[in-house]
Amino acid sequence: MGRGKIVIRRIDNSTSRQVTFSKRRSGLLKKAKELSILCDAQVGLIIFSSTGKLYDFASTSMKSLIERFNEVKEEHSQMPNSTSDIKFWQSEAESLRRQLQYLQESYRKLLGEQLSGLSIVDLQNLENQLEMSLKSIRMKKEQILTDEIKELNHKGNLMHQENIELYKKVSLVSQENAGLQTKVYSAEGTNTANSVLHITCGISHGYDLPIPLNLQLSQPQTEKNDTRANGIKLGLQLH
Amino acid sequence: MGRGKIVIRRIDNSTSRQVTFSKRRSGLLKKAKELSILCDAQVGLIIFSSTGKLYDFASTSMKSLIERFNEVKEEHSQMPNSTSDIKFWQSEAESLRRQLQYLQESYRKLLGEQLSGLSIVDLQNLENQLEMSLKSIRMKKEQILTDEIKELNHKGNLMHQENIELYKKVSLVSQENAGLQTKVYSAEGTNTANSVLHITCGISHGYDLPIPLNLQLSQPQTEKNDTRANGIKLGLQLH
DNA sequence: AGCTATTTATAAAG
DNA sequence: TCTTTATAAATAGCT
Repeated sequence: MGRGKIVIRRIDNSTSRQVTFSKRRSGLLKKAKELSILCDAQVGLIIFSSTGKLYDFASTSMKSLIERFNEVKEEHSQMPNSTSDIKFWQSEAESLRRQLQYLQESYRKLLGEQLSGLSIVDLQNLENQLEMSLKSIRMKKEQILTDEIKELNHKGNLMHQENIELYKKVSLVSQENAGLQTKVYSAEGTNTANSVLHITCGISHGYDLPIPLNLQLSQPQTEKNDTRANGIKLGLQLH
Repeated sequence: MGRGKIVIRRIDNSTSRQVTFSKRRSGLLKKAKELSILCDAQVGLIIFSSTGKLYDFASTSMKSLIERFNEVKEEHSQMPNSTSDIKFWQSEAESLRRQLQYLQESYRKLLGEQLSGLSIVDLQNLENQLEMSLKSIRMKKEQILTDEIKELNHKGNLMHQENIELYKKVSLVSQENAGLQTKVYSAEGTNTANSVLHITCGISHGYDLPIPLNLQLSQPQTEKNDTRANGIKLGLQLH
């Protein structure tokens, strides 16, 4: 309902955010009042601007509204306790809230959002910082890939060694076999010849075994990383 | 905003009161949500229908909103303080602390620090994000510079115009002067000739004046930005 | 703070 | 309640 359509997302420009806040706040307060009158409803509205200023409306008294709200929302018990503890935790929370807000602003700047109000120098600093970030990230990527390749090469070598050993064993057993077969044939055995022949065949086919072994390579690292990936997805939501 | 205009007074017909309540309630909730998102405000809305049903919206937690509301609204007698309040603030602080930590980690990743544990895919996402950030930052920079250039050109044109006007005036006055001198010489005046000559010299040297004027250009913007710079220095300290 | 062109919300009716 | 439609209100973008 304006000159142009807008999407509902945080307004980046602080001035227009301020203006919109002012306009919509009064609209909201008006409508809250209207609803309470038109429909005989109890309405309470609390608005804190981003600068901490309070605006509110309550059709009756906010206190009774809040009490009724709490009644419905929860059956909570109230044991007496000291004020100073509460004050401590309140200020703790307040301080944390402030830190969080500050960090959010810095974070948004790194994301290239909320840039209005920055000077050329600020923007240049941001740009330099981001380029340094990119540099370390690319180095890290390269390092991971290099490590993986090294690891693969290592495994490959080990398997190559294993293959060589296996080849040796195979030829050894084959020779042994050949010897046994000669003995069997020269002894003209009737039943045993069959079973020995079986074994011989099994081993000679075994020459193919080393190749399928390669399929099991790599991949354990990939799995580990995918599990972690959920935790650090880039699109962090700043409420 | 409907087929007809209405006056804001209790709707007598209970059915249409119900209907209106339903429509306006959702509208109000929607607008409350929009305000909180658009303007980064903390908004809390509590609605009790005349039949006692509760509808509410809170941009953060209603509890924290109410606490904050009470804090601002009244420095009232806090005798009936409770364990639940302390627990509330403790958990509030805890939650904030967690948010802060999470944000810090994300922030550090954007800075290219603390990259261990990230997979290639994560790193690639980070890299893409940073490149997008750089893009917006560079666009912003370009825009600022373009604006400044436009501004300078504008000023330049204005001064050029002014110069032309001045030149015209100078030649006009010079001619006038020449005329006067002629008159003076032909009249062979003794004292007055001196002073007129003085004035003539002053004006003829005036041709140089427009050039020094240029020195006052630009710079007001730079000053404004430098003042702001302290607030958003890049090297944010994460304690 | 105003001013409008537009978008939204919603009153009335089905 | 849900949809539709005509109209009243709200408000985004400017000045």
